[in-house]
Amino acid sequence: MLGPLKRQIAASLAREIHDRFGVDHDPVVEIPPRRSLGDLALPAPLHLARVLKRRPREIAEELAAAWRPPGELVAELRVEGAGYLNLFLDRSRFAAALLDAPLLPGAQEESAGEAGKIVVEHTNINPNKAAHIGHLRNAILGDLLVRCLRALGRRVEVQNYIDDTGVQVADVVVGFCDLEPTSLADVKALPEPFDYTCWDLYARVGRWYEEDPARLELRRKTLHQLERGEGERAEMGRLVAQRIVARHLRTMARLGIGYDLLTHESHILALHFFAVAYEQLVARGALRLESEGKNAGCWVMPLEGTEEFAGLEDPDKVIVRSDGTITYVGKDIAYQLWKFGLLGKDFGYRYWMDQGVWVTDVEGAEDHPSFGGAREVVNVIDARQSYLQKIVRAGLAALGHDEAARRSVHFAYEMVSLSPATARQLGVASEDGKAQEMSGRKGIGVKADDLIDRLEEKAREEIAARNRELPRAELAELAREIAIAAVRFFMAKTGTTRVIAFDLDEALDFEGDSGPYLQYALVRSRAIERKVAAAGKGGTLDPRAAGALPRELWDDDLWDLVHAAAQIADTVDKAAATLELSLVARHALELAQRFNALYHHHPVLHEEDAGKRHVRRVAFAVFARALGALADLLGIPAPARM
RNA sequence: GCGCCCGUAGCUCAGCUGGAUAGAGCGUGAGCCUCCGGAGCUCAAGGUCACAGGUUCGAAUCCUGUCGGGCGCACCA
Repeated sequence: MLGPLKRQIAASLAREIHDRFGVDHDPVVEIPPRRSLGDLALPAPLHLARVLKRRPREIAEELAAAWRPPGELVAELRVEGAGYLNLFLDRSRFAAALLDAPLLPGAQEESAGEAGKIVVEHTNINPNKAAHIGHLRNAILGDLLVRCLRALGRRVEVQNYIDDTGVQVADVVVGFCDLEPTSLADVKALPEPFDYTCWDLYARVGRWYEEDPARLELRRKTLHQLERGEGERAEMGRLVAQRIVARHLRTMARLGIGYDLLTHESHILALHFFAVAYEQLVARGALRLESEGKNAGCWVMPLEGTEEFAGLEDPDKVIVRSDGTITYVGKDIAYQLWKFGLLGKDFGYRYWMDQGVWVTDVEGAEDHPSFGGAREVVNVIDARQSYLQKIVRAGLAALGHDEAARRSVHFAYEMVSLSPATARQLGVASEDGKAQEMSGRKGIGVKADDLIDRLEEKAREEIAARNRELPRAELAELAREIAIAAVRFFMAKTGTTRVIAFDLDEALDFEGDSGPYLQYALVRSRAIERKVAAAGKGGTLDPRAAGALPRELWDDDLWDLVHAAAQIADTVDKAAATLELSLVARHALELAQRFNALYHHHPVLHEEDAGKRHVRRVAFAVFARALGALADLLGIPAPARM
């Protein structure tokens, strides 16, 4: 809502500046720090001062005298501070427009397809153990991005990559085949939670290797069978991966996170995706067979000489190992090519009925949606893999796909470690007050389902403490909604470049900047409107009537709330463009804080003056729309009561 | 050695492409429920924005360097 207005104003001022001073200047439109200074600020005179060699204030005065801002929403223009041109909006008209105007472009965007499809890959948990809170950060950020892009009108396909032929699965297979021999049928019959069972087994296998490194031979043997897809170990691998993936999907579904397609590494191998990429890479001279040195017998991608890879100790990256197997990067280059529709090969697809999701297969169904063929690809992967993602891009570029390389985005975020206190609670010795890194291999970490369970339990306690008596099913549902809000907001509120030292007590806190705080503000505002309606003082808010309300009725704090609500499209746009998704969470928090700070002073039900009541209802309605929209993006449910 | 990220209140973090008086939450101290829901609100205390230079009318923000801390630079992913 504010966005188009800002653009319109900037364009108009640019024309005025051009006509008056003969200078091309693209004016910035800012939000002043205090509303008393104005609703929009144009620092153009400050920027022009240098070029024109005049005082900013003087330029501002001249422009203010001559320029007339466009549209009906600007009520006043003033010169402020060092030379700002500040605009004041018509509060009633502006607020009235926000009662029914689309807050985000998504719904109205008819031409969504024209910008092309974006493939977003996230979650990507190795299917050999339970998901932990590190994986949660990935999935929550990925899902938030997907929701933002869709709200902005983009067409998005969500993929979750399943590495079902990697070392991690191999280790659990070794656990079931060698360390603690268990038949296929018995593994199939193991009770849930199967992912918890494997979590422990995986850690035991790690220790078992350490006792006798010769046992690593079993891993190699298993890995080979997994890659070939034949033999008892491959069968075991398929079973483990399938059962674990089912658990991961369930965990994510608890949080409202879903996928369009599960891509399996085993199918990339079985369909020889890499062979196609390999031929192209060799033909282009991007791969070289080493005959001597430490990489003898390997096909490597030379990275020397490129600016991006300057200063590397080893300027070559192994793509095909000397035993003929393919490294992760090699497979990923082929996969990335497929995502862009540049491989010239496709998967088979099968609908996994039990989970309600499409999965790749070797042959698959006749009828299936079209997957891949994206214009842009976003891979949500933690920052530690930046180097590998750079190599994938370099691979695309080496094949001449510069455009695709440019449109390959690595959405990097920092990892989640454990706070000293939480590490201690898990029985892990933290080193002199420093955060403790999680380790699937060592079985150190907070499992995602454990966290959600704890949050639901805490929510039930909080509800009980408020003496709310609810039927059992409603209680469970409400606790679930509160838990989702807590965990999703917790992961979304921190900037992506920051390592999260996960602290359980902090995550379990429902006060302050938390998901439940947002929910509560939303619930309260809706309760007010409900009670007003029940008292017969409600009725549909008419934008025309609201637009004609006298200016004096708008107290500054009410107006601030509306002003902040009007910025959500700009915030979401910026969040998606910069991949700093915490902006969405922060904005939701800001709105909730503003509302909480003022609603005491602005009663609706008990207000005698009809005009005041009307203005407050308008402001609160705009607020509820905006916070509701942000909560949707954040995946935070809005309970009717709590 | 090279690369990326971080350093802002006791703690956890915001601070948008340089701009107006550096802000929240937690914690601490003091208050606020005859009044639409207290998962809330108000007030107070708390800051050499790691350090040093530089650019600029103006720097927490941009540049260079230094010092701390984290993470990468595998025939693991």
